[in-house]
Amino acid sequence: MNMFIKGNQVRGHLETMVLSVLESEESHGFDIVKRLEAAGDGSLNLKEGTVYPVLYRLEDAKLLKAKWEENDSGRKGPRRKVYSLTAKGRKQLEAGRNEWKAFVNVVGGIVGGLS
Amino acid sequence: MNMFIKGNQVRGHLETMVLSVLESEESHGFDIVKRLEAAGDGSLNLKEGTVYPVLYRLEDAKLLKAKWEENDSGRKGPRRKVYSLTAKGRKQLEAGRNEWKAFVNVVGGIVGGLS
DNA sequence: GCATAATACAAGTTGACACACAGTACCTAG
DNA sequence: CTAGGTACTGTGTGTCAACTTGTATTATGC
Repeated sequence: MNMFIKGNQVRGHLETMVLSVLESEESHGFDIVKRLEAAGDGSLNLKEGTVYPVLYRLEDAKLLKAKWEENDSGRKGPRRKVYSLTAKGRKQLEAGRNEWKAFVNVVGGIVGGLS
Repeated sequence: MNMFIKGNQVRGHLETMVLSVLESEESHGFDIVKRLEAAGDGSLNLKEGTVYPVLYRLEDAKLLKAKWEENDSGRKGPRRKVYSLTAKGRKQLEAGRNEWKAFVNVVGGIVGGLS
C-alpha cells in the first residue's frame, strides 16, 4: 500500500520544492530533508545525498544564502549550515510557482482525460 | 512571453501522457507528437526524437501494440506505424493517473504554499 | 529530377537525481 | 573511557530519460 513517488517524477521540481520549504522558515540541510519527507507523508523518498547537491546549486545561483551555526547550545550533533532565501530566491520561487501551475494545467489536461 | 515547460519537468510523466493520448484514439508516432503539442498549446516542446523512444519502451513493455499501415491511399509520406493500447496498457494508464494525482497532491502541497 | 512535406528512426550527449558510502561532532550508557 | 547512537554535512559514481541533430523513405507538385 505504500505508494512512492518515483524519483524521475520530481525531476525539475525539486528546486522549487526546496525554495518553498525555505520560504516559511530558514533551516539547515538535514531539517529540509525531514520537512520535505513530512510534507510528502512518506511518499517522497528523498535522501540527503539528493538534497545537498540541490542546495549547493541554489546557493551557487545566489538563490539561497547560507550561514554556519556553531554548536554552542548543548544540542547534539555538529555545526549546521542554515539556508535562507535571498531576494533573488524569492523571485525565483514566484517563477517556480507559475511554472508549476502551467505544468499542472498542461499535463493534467492531457493525463486527466482529454477528448 | 512564451512559457516553455522544461524537459526535466515532464520526466517520468511522458509515458502516462502518451498512454492518455492513445486512450481516445489510436494513432501513429508523428501524429502523437502533434496531438501532445496541440494539447500543450505550444508550451510543450516535444520532438520526434523524444517521443519515438517512449513508444519503443511502451511497446517493449507490451503496453502498446503497433501495426504498420501501408501507404496505398495516395497520401504523402511513407508508411505509418499505428499504435494502440493493450489491455495491460489500459491498466497502466489507470495506475499512471493515480500516480499523477498523488504527485500533484504532494508536490502541490509543498509548492503551493505550506505553513 | 528537384524541392518540399510527411513520417520514421538512429546516435551521441547531457544532467538531475539515486545510491551508497565517508566523515565529523556530540551525548549517553555501561 | 569507550561504544554506540544520533545529528549532520559531504562526495563520487552510475543511470536513464529526455535533448539534439541528422538521416532515410515515400509521395506530390513544379
